[in-house]
Amino acid sequence: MNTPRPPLNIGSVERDTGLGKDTLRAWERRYGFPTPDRDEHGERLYPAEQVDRLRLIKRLIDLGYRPGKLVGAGEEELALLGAQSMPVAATTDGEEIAPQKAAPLIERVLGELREHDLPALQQTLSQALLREGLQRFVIDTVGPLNIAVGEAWMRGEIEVFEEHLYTEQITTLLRQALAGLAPSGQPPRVLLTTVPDELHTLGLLMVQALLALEGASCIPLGTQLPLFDLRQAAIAHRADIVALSFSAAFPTRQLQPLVGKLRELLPPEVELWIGGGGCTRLRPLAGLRILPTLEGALSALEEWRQRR
Amino acid sequence: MNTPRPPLNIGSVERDTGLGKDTLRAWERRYGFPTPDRDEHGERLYPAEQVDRLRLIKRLIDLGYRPGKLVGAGEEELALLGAQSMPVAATTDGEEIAPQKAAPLIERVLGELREHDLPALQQTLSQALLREGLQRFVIDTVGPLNIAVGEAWMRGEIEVFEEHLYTEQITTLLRQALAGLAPSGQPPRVLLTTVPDELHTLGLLMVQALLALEGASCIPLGTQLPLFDLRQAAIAHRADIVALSFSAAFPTRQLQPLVGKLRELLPPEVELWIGGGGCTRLRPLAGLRILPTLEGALSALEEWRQRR
DNA sequence: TGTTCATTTTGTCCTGTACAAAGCGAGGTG
DNA sequence: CACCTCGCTTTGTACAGGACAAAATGAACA
Repeated sequence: MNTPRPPLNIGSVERDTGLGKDTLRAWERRYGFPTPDRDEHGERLYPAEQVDRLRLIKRLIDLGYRPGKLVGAGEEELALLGAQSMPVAATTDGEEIAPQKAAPLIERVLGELREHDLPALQQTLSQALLREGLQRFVIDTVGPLNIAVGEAWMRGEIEVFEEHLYTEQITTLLRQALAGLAPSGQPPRVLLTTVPDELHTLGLLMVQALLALEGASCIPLGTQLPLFDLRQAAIAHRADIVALSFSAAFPTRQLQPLVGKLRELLPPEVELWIGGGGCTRLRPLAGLRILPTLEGALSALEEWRQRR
Repeated sequence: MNTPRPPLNIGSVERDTGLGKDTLRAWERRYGFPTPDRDEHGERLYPAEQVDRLRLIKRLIDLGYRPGKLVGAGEEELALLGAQSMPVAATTDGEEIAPQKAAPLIERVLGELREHDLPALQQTLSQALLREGLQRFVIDTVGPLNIAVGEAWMRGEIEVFEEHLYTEQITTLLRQALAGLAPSGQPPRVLLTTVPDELHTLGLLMVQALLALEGASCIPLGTQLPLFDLRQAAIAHRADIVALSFSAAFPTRQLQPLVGKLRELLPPEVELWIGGGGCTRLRPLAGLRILPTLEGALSALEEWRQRR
């Protein structure tokens, strides 16, 4: 049953973990981890277990931990993951203190994921959607579910492919709901996308659902739109708002300059809204609206409308 | 109107073009292109026009041209793009010789894209879907449309963001159609996904539509599933078939070894089907089914059923 | 017309070095 | 005691230049 997993070269590890080649080599030099073998030609070969650990470390770093502590240490990370509350939690206010409202549903979804019961999962989710309505479903259920699934993975309770299955089902469900909404044609016109290297589709879809439900005209442009093309798109579609999503995994290094550059690029009358797990690391900036929570998007929309 | 576009550093260029840092530096060394400026600290700054050209070169390489010819040369690429027929065209047989059957529709779609008329585009596409039926729509319309849109971009007739808009609309439409299909519960059970670094969602969705329409049980796992997790998923879901999609952009270098490794990893009774623009570069292999065309997926399904 | 072999092309990996921006903590000030 | 400033440490990313193997090409040959 348990095929010995083949080791990966540095390029594959970069793709699998999201850690750059340079970073991987730097960690090895500085912290003594990872410790890849070498093939006959002197190239690094990372054992699968070390790649697993790298993936975990990456997620913990995205949560706010420092590499020096994680990469150097051994096994006491296990303690850290048990403590699921991330140090970043105290961001703005204590607004995210109601995570276990949907606790029974969460347990049910996790169970169905572990059992690979796709029909049951689909039914559970669409029942929840119908029961709660799209807005409450997105805010109260999908949000906490996403977090719970991520944490369950970190605790080793579910596998990567089960997480993928979850994401895919939510995506399908949201797109289906979205398709049922007739285009309103009303303002504001909102452009939704992500920048290159950012694949955080789900968050974007959640925002789109909320905004479309309130009658905004959403223009989804998929993911990974280069900055300057985003400017062109905003002008061409006469957008009132450009909404971007950054996952927590987006490199902090590039976040601030990138958003600054984009703000300069966009016409000043176009608003720029940023959401997703990565946006808490952003410093305030004129003409920039930071939306750490989903409710934030709704109130931002309301404000926009009052302003007109 | 025309803001001077800011130059990009090497990391941004990597993300925007898909060309690795090492490759970018190697081209500069070998072919004398690109010729980035340097910032005050000696780091490369690529002018936006050179990034455009790099994007174009990348697409032409994906089509089968050699870097040495493209990167070294200057401006006569313009001639090449005019000749839209790629050298790889003569792959298996002359089966792809009916591209302009949908010509009027293609022109209409391109026009609506250029005018950013989202409602019209949506209507055109869903009318076509209803008129032709899902199967013919996917095979006869979406396939050629994808090619036409890509070529129009290369000719400079449409912008990147217009291409993104197109992709997004097709995705929405296909997912919507797919949602309308009740799960059949019938064999075969097909796992659909892509490997890390491969984002070619659309092709996967097209195959899913065709297979689901014929009553197969499709289990979509999104994109970028690591190899070993794919194995686990296949076992957990008791899959009969694993279907992967590779775009033409996938690095040839890694394609063959990766597929070989995967074939070893998967249980022998699970079939492995590979489709997408990248699969023509694959050499045949035992237990591997290469599907260069969409029709191929259908006949493969039929064969599978007869075998049982 | 098709197959084999030598040569060129090309992407990727290596080592070792360097530096700036972000994070952290000490110390001073209201 | 809270808050701000400043210097030190951490950390990601960039550079050069060399190396090599797999893929593509074209020439020689059957």
